[in-house]
Amino acid sequence: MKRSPQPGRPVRGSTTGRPIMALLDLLGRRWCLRIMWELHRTPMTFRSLQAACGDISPTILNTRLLDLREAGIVEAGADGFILTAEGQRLVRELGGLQEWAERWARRKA
Amino acid sequence: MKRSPQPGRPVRGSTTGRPIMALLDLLGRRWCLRIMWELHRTPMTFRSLQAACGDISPTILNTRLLDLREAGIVEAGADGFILTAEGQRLVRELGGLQEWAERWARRKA
DNA sequence: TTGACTTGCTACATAATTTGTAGCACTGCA
DNA sequence: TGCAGTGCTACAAATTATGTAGCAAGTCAA
Repeated sequence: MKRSPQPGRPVRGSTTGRPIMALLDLLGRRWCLRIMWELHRTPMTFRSLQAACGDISPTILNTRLLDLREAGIVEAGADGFILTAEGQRLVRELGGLQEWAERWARRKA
Repeated sequence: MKRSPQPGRPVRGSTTGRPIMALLDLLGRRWCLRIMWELHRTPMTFRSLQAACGDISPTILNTRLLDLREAGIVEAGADGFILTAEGQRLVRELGGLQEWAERWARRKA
């Protein structure tokens, strides 16, 4: 089983170990952003998260949750999976995406 | 050849056509974030971009560039590929990732 | 204590995506 | 004419994701 990207280690497309490269590698994995996005309001169980992502396969949901947990972005709480404090900070950084996407839609319309 | 995600169309994991879902799908494709990141300073030719991404294969670089161009994030200029005005705005939204990644590295250290 | 639930998660075959290598067609320049 | 650089394509191999079935553990009621 291949390890998830970590700062200080070489990642796909970069041998320098620069933290931003590890993060871009992690976030660029399929479902990673979406899972974080779905968790940014409320804790969700494995199965509700699966449903929220349009019945994503449990295999990939599990591997992405492992990636996100190893990165300290998600953790398992009493009521299901939640964002850690750092995870919440990260999602907050992504907050502007919503607005950008709305403008994108208007541009295409 | 499959089309790249667009607001207003169903995308992977969401049939609603909500713009943010299309964006999360797009950004979650491999190399997408990295390519935008490499372009945020200066225009780059196909080959220099390829080198900057650690000799990414031209096949995937081309398909990602097509995705990004169709989304109006990247365009081909005289000196190579550049971010559009909207593309620059999007990368600016991602600016905080750098700082987050640095903190991640410190946490792991 | 049995049975009906829900939980997180795994097995495994199939499909889709990504990778790596070679090289083509075009442009400008000498 | 020849060379060097450009964007890009073909195609087989490797990696990753998908879909379906179902397991083991926990909870709660009867």
